[in-house]
Amino acid sequence: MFDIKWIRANAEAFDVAVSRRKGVSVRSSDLLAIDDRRREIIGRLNEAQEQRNALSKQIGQAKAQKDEARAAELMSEVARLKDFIPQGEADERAVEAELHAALSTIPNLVLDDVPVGTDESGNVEYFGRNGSAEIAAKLRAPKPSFVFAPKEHYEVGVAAELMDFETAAKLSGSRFVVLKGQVARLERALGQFMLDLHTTEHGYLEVQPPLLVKDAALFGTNQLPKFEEDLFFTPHGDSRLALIPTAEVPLTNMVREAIMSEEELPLRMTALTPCFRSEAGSAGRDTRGMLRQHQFNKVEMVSITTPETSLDEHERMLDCAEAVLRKLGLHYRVMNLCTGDIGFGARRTYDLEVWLPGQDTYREISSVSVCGDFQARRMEARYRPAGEKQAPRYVHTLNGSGTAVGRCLIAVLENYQQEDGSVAVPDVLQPYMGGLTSIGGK
RNA sequence: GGAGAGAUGGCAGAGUGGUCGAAUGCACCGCACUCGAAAUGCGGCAUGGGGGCAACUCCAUCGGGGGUUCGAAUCCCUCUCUCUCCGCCA
Repeated sequence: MFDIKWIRANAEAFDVAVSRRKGVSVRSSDLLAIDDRRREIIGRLNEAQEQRNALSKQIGQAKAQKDEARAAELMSEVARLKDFIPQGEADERAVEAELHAALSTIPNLVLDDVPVGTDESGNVEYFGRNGSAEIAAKLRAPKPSFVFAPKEHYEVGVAAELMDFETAAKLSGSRFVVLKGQVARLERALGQFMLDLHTTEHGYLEVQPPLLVKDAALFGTNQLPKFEEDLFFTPHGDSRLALIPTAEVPLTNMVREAIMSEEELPLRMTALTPCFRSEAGSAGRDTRGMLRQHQFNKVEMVSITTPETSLDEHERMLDCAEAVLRKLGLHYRVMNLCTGDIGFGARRTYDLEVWLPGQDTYREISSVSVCGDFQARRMEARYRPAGEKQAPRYVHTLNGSGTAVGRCLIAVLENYQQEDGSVAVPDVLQPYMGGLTSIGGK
């Protein structure tokens, strides 16, 4: 969310930057007009309140001196403010709400190095700050080659047997899956492996957050007010709770309305949770297999940083996500999302796209975003700079998947599939699989 | 689910209709004293917003919202959360 004072001071820059975003038509002049009205209302209200306060104080003094006549006189004087002040307060509330609503629906400004584009075809491959295609090729697993035609994940022998969409449909409808046996265990192994990696090697604090959250939390991480239709809600008393669409929501909102000390930053948290998405806008897309589900597990990373360190943290978090795929020996690429594809709250987003030989394409498996102070403003999340007394400043927030477990399972099944329908277990997962080197097959 | 108690500044904790944005203590910062430190003394120390070049000034905020009143931390209503007891329960 934007600071109206910043927009006032940088009106032109705001208009230019916001116009880079697809489908955003808001202009600074519209917002500043609301703010002008707001200031005028506040000015008049403050004046009236000042008069009332001064007179009330005099009434108190008169009463203390038992001068009832004087007190009565003052009371009649203040009476003429009786109508104006409540009205002014109501006007102020209304115009504040109007401004807040207008600001709530404006997406974040993107950084200068975000490519301009209208859709995902405008995304640009990214090799790191000092990276190159050559260096990346050395670090990452190569595309696997097959002597047979690789199958899609749900066709791979062991998965065809243990990935049960029919039963899931019976229970819950489409876009659900029942995993069984060694495939279920492999999914569990992946989640454990990722969580262990981030907590032991990357310095993230393991968190088990609530999976049901309030509207206020959803507002903080931008799901509300614009993306309500993507969520599942459950009634709760007179209100409702949402099933989290990502652990970004509870993890980031842990610092909501908090003032941290600078020493606590960066705060790095990770969680393995189920995620629930209605997929309202994707009817007909990816209907086969478990690529796009209403429910899936994901390991999420969230960092809370100072403004000075958030861009470095973005690169660091990207590397933490990449480490998962490197250790699993999965081939992937990194894309810098263009202005037409980037999410609402992000200043820049790197997507990790893993290679799926069965689909013969790259598919998103992780998304790593730096949001600047955009979410912090919505959450009122601040920190007090170290040293001399200083006013609190908004923190910066980052989030990234590390990675989507369900999609990672797909990637392992497709990349490690054998001609006989079995699947080799990647080295790093074998300790989590009781030492098994392969599942399925004869 | 039933009954009761509570929510005040970074923390602890006063304050039940007026001069209270809020005593006091702790913590923190500056100064003095000291070779230095401790102790002691003096001073400072909330957040948001409006106006002003600035010094400064005004408004709001004592869990959230609404109300009574000339005036609310204080009275009323309501919501949220916390604690205690009873019941139920993975």
